[in-house]
Amino acid sequence: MSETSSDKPLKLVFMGTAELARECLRALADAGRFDIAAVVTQPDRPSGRKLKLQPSPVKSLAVELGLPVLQPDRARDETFIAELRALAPDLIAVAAYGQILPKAILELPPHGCLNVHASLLPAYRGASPIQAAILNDDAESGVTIMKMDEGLDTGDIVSLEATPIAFEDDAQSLHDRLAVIGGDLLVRTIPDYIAGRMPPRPQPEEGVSHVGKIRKQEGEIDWTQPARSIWCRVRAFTPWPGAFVWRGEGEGRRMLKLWKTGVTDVGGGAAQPGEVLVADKDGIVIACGEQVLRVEILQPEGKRRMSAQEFLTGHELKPGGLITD
RNA sequence: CGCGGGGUGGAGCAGCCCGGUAGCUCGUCAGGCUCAUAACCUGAAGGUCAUAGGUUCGAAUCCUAUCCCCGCAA
Repeated sequence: MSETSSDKPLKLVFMGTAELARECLRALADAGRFDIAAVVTQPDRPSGRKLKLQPSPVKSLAVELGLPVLQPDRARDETFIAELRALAPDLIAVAAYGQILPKAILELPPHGCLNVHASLLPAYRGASPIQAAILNDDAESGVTIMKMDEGLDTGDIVSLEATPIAFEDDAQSLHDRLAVIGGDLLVRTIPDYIAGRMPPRPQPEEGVSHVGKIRKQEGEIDWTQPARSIWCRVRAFTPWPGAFVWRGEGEGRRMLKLWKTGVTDVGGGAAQPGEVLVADKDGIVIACGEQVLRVEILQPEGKRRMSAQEFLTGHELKPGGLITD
């Protein structure tokens, strides 16, 4: 129990857009001891099959909670900054907002801006830290809360919490876990930070790395890679944008997404990468650069996800051929 | 009007272009074989072919509208 500011609850503004940010906002709201003056999120964007305007996950929750929502096109606009200044927040909490914040905003609240980042900084600064951790076969990931500065995820670290990356983790499950950890850590960190019990400390010099936005094209599987790498790629790209392989050529080319795979060491022998080794009730096994990959759940373009067994009952796939044929 | 694929017995698919009594693989059930089996053999059940109209002697198949699922894109 902290009685540092017993009179008035801390007034803060929350800025965020993505799913992870939604959990952080929820945690702040559930905590009940913060005065959330406003929620700032990206403008509704056309998305979905009909390209209809869709509110961000954060906006949906904010509306649900009855919180005021601001959706400036650009955070650095003077009018927006003026609005923000008028709210006079003690602190701004930021999570997966999706825009660079200008110095004017960073310095606006007395206590500055805290950012929730889904990696153990200084590793994986940038846009896709969760996927990067899985893709690189890291043993653990985590959440870092930092005091934002003008760089990209270069701020001083206030707190951080790690979580092991499990065998069965994919980007979705790790994301969900980090979202909960992040929200919880944020709620616990803010009071201590305000009270000066958690002085921000500079990020270590070593271990710095950057990751950009993921491009769908990176989901294409290179069968000459070791099965373990492919397995990691599949997990890192699940559920978005999905790891896939093209089957067929030209007009008939169809995308086949792999959703769940496993690494096996049963003899691939002299098989060439991408060769189907097994295709029966035991599943689908494909040769890779090293070891072999067992495909458990996949999805043909235009179809829903299905098990390897289901796929095989209706699709031709015989051992000896290439998965890409 | 963003582009495209699809909705056929419990599952996955074929049939549709060139209308004419619904097929494949698997599953399920029963029986058989076997020391035994998720293996094998035999047999059976199970489908108003998404929905509503239209064309036709006749529609899963052609036309129109609607609903739902999915990939791209964002």
